[in-house]
Amino acid sequence: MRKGVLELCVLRVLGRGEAYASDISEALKQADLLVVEGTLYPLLTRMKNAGWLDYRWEESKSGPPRKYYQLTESGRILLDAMNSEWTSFVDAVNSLKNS
Amino acid sequence: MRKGVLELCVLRVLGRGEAYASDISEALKQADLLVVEGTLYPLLTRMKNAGWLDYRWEESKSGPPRKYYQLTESGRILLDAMNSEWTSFVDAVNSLKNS
DNA sequence: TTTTAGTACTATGCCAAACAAAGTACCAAG
DNA sequence: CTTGGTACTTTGTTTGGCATAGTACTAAAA
Repeated sequence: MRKGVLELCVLRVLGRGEAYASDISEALKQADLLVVEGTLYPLLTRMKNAGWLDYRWEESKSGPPRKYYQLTESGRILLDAMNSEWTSFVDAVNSLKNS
Repeated sequence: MRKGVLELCVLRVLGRGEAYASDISEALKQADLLVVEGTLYPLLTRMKNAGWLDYRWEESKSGPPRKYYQLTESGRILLDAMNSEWTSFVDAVNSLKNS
C-alpha cells in the first residue's frame, strides 16, 4: 500500500535535469507539496545509496559546496515504473468514490 | 505531506454503508488495493477511537460475531475534507510530471 | 580581523503507520 | 470432541517523515 510518493516527486523533479536539495525543495513548494530538510536530505541519501541517483559537487559563491543530483539509468527506469504505478494507484482510489 | 490515503479508502467504502473488516478488505481488493489484517484492524480501531467510526456487534451464523462499522457525523465531515485534499494532492503530484 | 548571518549538508533520535506473525475465540461439520 | 473456517486481538519489527542539533563554508558587518 505504501507508495513512496515523495520518491516519485523527487524522481520527477530530477527527470527535468540535475538539481540540488534546495532546487528540489523549491520545485515541490511550487507544486504545493511541502517537504522539510529533515525529510529531504535523508531521502536523497537513501535514493543515492539505492543507486537511483548520483551527484557531483559544485562550488557555490554564496556558501558551502552543493551536491547536484542526477538520475542514474536505474533511476530513470524506476521513474517510468513509478509513473505507471502512480496512475494505477490514483485510479484505484478514485474508483472507490462512488457506488 | 502525509496523506493518510488508506484512511480515505476506508472512509469511502463506509460512505456506501456499514461494513465489517472483511467487507472492507474485499472492497479494497476489488479496487486493486491490497490491505492485510495487521493493517486494517488496528486502523479501524484508531479511527473508532478518533470518533470517525462507530460499530455494532452482529452475530454470524458462520463464526464469531462481527463488528459492523458505520461513519459517524464527524467521519462524514472528515470524508468530505479528505476528498478535496486528495484531489489537490493528486493534482500537485501530477503537475510535476512535465516541464 | 573577528563576529554575525545565511546557506548547505550531516547526524541523531522520536513517533506513528504498515505490516508480519502468532494467538484467542466463536461456530459448524464431521 | 476434534477439525477447519471465520473474525478479531496482540505483539513486535521496519520504515518514512520529521524535529533538533550540529558542522562547515561564504560573505558582509562591526
